Amino acid sequence: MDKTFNPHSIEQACYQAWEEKGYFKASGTGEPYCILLPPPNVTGSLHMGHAFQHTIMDALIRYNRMKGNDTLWQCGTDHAGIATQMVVERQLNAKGLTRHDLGREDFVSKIWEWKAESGGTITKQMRRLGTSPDWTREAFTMDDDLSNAVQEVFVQLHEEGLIYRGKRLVNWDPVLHTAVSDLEVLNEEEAGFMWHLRYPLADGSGELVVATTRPETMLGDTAVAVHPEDERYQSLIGKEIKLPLTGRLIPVIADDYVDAEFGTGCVKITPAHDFNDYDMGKRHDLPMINILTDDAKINDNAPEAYRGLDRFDARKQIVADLNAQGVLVKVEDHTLKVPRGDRTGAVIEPYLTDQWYVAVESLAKPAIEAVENGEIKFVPENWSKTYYQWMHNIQDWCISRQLWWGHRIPAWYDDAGNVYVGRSEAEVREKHNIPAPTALRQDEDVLDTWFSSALWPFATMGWPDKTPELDKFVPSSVLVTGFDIIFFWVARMIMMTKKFTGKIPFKEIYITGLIRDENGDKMSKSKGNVLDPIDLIDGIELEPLVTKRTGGMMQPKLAAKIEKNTRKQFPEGINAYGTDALRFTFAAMASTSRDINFDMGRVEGYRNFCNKIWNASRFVLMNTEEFDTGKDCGELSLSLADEWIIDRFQHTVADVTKAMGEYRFDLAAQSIYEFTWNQFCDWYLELSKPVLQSDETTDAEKRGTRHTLINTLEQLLRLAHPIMPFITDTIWQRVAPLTAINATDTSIMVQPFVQFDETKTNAQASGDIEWLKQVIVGVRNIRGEMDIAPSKALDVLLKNVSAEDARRLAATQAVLTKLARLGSVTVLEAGEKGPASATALVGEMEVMIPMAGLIDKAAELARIAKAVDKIEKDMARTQGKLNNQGFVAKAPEAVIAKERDKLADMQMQLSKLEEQKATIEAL
RNA sequence: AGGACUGUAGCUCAGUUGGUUAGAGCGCAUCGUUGACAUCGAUGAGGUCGGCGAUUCGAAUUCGCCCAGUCCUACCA
Repeated sequence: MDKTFNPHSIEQACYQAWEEKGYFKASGTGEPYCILLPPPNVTGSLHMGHAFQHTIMDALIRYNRMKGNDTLWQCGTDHAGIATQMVVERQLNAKGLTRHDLGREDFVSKIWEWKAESGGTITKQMRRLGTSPDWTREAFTMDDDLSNAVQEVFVQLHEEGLIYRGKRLVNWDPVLHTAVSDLEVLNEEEAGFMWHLRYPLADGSGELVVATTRPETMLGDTAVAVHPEDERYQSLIGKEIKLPLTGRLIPVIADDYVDAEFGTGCVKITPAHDFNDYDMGKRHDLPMINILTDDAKINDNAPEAYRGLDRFDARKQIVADLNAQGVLVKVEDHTLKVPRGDRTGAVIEPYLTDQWYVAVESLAKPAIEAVENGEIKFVPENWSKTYYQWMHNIQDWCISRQLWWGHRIPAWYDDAGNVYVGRSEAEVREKHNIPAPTALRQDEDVLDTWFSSALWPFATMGWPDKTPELDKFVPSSVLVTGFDIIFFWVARMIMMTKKFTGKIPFKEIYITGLIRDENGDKMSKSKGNVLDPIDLIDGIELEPLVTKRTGGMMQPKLAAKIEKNTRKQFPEGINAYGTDALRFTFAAMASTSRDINFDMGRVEGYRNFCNKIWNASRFVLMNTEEFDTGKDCGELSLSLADEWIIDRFQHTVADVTKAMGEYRFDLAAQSIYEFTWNQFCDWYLELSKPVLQSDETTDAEKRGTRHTLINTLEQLLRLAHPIMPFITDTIWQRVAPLTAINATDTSIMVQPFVQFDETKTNAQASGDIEWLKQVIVGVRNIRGEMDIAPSKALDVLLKNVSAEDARRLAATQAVLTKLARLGSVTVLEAGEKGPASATALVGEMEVMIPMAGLIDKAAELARIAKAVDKIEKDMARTQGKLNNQGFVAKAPEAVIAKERDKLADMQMQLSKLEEQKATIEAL
């Protein structure tokens, strides 16, 4: 083995072997355990959030697989309608073409070509992370079987009247020329203006002033509204306004939606271009005048002067004209929420179009109940509130998109404008008796990508066919995802799966935190603070990192800033930490917190941890390979240390198992870390050395220790494997043959997980070794504080030695002498005082290091004074508690007894300290 | 406006149903290299647990208010 752990040299080979041997497939035996991978966008690449969630999913999958469950991780990608279309369209644009030059059919086949070439980025990256999904079942939402499911769901919902078509106001992205759902619109505050406009009454009897943030929409105004009880405007209700610029007559109406307190109390109403106005228009039966084209230019419903102008140019022109006519009263600065498309960043227009909708109310009801009655549990539980809040206010879902890439809506129109929905044109003709001469054309639109994602839990299992997988893996065990897609995806899956299978899609939903940068800022390309998980695995030099972060930046100023920050934060670039260290970091950070600030320091720490495991293993192998480890037979004599480490390991197994069951990967990681480093490496390996290296220990003792070394390590590797798959399997391949395991042609990943075994715990051995540790630490303490060289052998005296202390001393003296670097150990006779010494207390026993020639009087007095000070403070607190009548009267017996013991112990310590102080002062 | 979350050592975070002498890693200080590991070891310094109040014999932990920060949903033209 190399002297330091080199992740790069082991990872690839390891992964290839696993995949080739088919270890990722469900075994077919045991309890079903299934996780659905939230399908990443096919155009996407692995970001820190993915890496985090995939680590957690893989840890769960590996854990359950090892536990013997029939474990399936269903993976795949989604077709990401808008994103994918944009990627390929951009490639065409680079060649001076648009998708219209190709036509729909050719464009779609271009996308498939692109997918075949570049659609596998993220799955390749997942392999680098060591994830173990069943790649043979990898699904893609545009595959035939999934498309078939999509069509089936659409037709069935339509037959039940749950899908309908209607002309409604939708969120229109004028760059993409498509409707988008509410969830795809981001509302951000931006600086803008409020224009106050004077609208004259038609009869010339007066005027009123309206305020607007979008003056250009006045071309489509069809009313002005006031509050019905607003006294200022009572006389105006029912009168008509002569709308400036257009000259159209529009009514003044009363509606209590209007806030009389806000602005002037008069609101211009543009039903075709504002969601609130739209509702009001419906209430009052107002005409809806659309004034925009698909590109958000002014259309022919507007006066000629403005036709063809872009909406923002039109705004300037209209404001200028209104001003010239004296209509503009004033302009104020005003911050307002501007809706922008999450893909394009374009300002979204409320726009009147024909679209398809899912009526979600009846679907939502069982989906809400499934969470209310506990069938589906959120972890942490709080997220159910977020879920309810949205589900109780759920709006019909606009599912049509004016794109070419996606599942085409299975609806056909005849020339008379009738709509027929069916699985194919033939089916439609047959069902509705439409003869061949009658032309039918299919709807041009496709479905929202999330529509197909919503079917993921059952469509990937073969639905609508009745497959064994549908029985076995629906519901899946747990969904691991971020809170940002509870609405987009989680809620919709619950609705659809309930509807079409009658079952819930998953029993638990583990909501992970969001990975942020070390300052708590969201990682984003425009901030330039993104980290690529692969760069943390492989490392990256500074220059490529800068190029990567600033590449494609449109604003040079921003790029300069990002470059500066990057150079400052990573002057040496990023080290290669390896997959296991990265995964361990993610696990260790997976607490219940909703925000996770990613700290490079921790990755480095866990890389060191990997190295620690590596070197500990190296030590174990050096002492077991080519030695008798008692794997077949041979007498084993276990030392106290052997029994102790076995005991500690059992407790660690119990802790890790509990933590894994509660999705507390941070606690699981911490237990593994603590045991490995602070118990196994710091103590047990040291304790084993005297046994292995001494000529005085018997073969049975040596065999016992070797057996414990190799077997504890072997089990520790299994315990850690779900989190750190590569290093554990690599080491295990060498370790397992030295144990009783049949380790030919296998892998740790298909070995059983370790189980807590109470018969292997040993409280006495545990107590004995803790005693030993205290003695050693006591001596080291004195060494450290007295500045005695570690190499200097010390003669130690023990005072107040009880029978139990004597027993422990006898059992551990050899190791004690070695680990504390002692010259001699002398037990003082009862009543014997001993020379002036620096002293450490272990229970009531005093460990004394005589001062002669070694210890500085003043330093030792200072040390004692410090200890006295600390004990006195604690004593005062405990004394106070015990003096409190209420405490003694009401606290449970056990608690009081504990306080009393504590006090007695402290009193004992204090008197010993005082005694020592007196002795030393007397020198 | 409504809802959720966070505030513990210089930094990143644990702290289970109230009973600890409030912990870990990193960082810091001092010392240390003859083979498991300097990606290391030993020792140490460092916290009025955001603030105020309440409940309780007892609060980092429960409740109320306040301060600071984050996020989500809905929005006023």
